[in-house]
Amino acid sequence: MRRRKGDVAADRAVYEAIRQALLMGRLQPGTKLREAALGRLLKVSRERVRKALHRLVHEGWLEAVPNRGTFVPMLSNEEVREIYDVRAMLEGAIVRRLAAEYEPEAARRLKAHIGEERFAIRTDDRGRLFDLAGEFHVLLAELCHNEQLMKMLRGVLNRATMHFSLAAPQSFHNCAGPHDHGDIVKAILARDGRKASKLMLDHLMGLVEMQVAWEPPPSPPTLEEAFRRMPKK
Amino acid sequence: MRRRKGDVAADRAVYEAIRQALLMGRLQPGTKLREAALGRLLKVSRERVRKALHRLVHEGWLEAVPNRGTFVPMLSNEEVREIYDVRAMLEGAIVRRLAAEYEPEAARRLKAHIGEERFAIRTDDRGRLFDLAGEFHVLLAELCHNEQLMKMLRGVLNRATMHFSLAAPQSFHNCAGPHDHGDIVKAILARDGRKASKLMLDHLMGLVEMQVAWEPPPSPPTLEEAFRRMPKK
DNA sequence: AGCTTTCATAATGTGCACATTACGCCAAAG
DNA sequence: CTTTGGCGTAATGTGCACATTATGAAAGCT
Repeated sequence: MRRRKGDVAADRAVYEAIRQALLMGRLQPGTKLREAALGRLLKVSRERVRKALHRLVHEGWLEAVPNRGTFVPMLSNEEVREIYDVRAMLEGAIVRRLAAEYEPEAARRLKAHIGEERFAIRTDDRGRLFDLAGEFHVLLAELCHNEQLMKMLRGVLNRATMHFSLAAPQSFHNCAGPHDHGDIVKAILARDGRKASKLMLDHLMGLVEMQVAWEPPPSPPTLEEAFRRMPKK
Repeated sequence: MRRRKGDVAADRAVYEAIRQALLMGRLQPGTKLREAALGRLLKVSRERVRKALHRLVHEGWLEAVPNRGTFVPMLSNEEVREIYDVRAMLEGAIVRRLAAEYEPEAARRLKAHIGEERFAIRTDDRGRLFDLAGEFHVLLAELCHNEQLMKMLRGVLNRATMHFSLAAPQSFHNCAGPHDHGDIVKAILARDGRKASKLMLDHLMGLVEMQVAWEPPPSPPTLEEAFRRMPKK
């Protein structure tokens, strides 16, 4: 990550670093992200941090208060429900469409994904399973061949994931998520759009109920430990 | 618009000015938006224009090419179809929900809106009708009481409107849009979600077919005339 | 004549210094 | 003891100057 000047990759690196920290749940809601401090920690100029923060704010990852700073948003349970409500609308329509417009290539990729999830469960690879569980929903959108849809769904998915990673890691294994995925794919392959849609709705409902049941811990970690020892590259 | 310093309203003014120009169809696809020129035209510093442009890019209004500049995107017919595809998913789900969860307040506002549209048609008020036609779809989302959904739908609606305003103004009167709106509301009030959904899909399908049939004119207007004589305030 | 290269110009991108604003502490009054 | 006012500090926000990059045209080469 040793860039000099005029490098668009540097912008992306800063953006990704903060985004990853959010996704990983290393930044507790309410944390204030100071530009100068982040610049020192990430070894980049303050302006670069500033630009990245602005972008993250525009994309809904962070909240900016004028002349105050940028903060990790604290999602209320109401907002979490709203996010999953939108997901239900979009993803319900997605699986219904996939069931209606059967494509061999789509079927192949769905089966392959479920296979990977099963493997991750068998080998008890939590990290991999965590990633796969998120990618499953992206995959569904991807199979609709609609860039606009992809972008839009990614937005809500990211926000949902951010909150999820705070609420779920400890109890993730108990979550019936991956098993649901298999059933949904089965319904799609059986071309039963109604059933697939209902299964998806139930799946999302289960996730949201788990997340709203979660209570935030009292002691938020500091900025330094959230950015300490990020994965190299 | 006489601001001195540290004014967040100035940012918004610049942002809105460019956004309005896009929405009004005064900026042809492919137009290059130079920061210095815009700063002179809008009487603000270049940095302010820069920030507004960045925001518009993030929100999907404009496209930025590194070290080249910012451009009005030319939407391909494929992209227009994708946008309307997403709208069909979202708005289909919206009307189905509204039909399922009947609320007196919602019914009142829907009826009132249709009344306004009818009045605009009777008095042949094109401008008003144009606005109302767009607001109708926002209203539907608003009645779902979901901020996330609102934001998301606004995004696609804006892009659709931008393209629409280029393709439609001349033939808007021929468009069966407003009449469709009345039928959709009727189906919602009758609590027939399936019918409302189908009518919405047909409505959107009609719009997209009109827009993809449109061919861009050969002579794009300049930056200066697009921003000349903007509505004061 | 066609193609490549070079150079001038004009735009964008970046870092820096300064202006502005908000927060927190401390003291004094009620 | 509580509250309110003022002031110092530290953060954000803005404008400016300069570095960097792309483009277009003209000149040189094959």
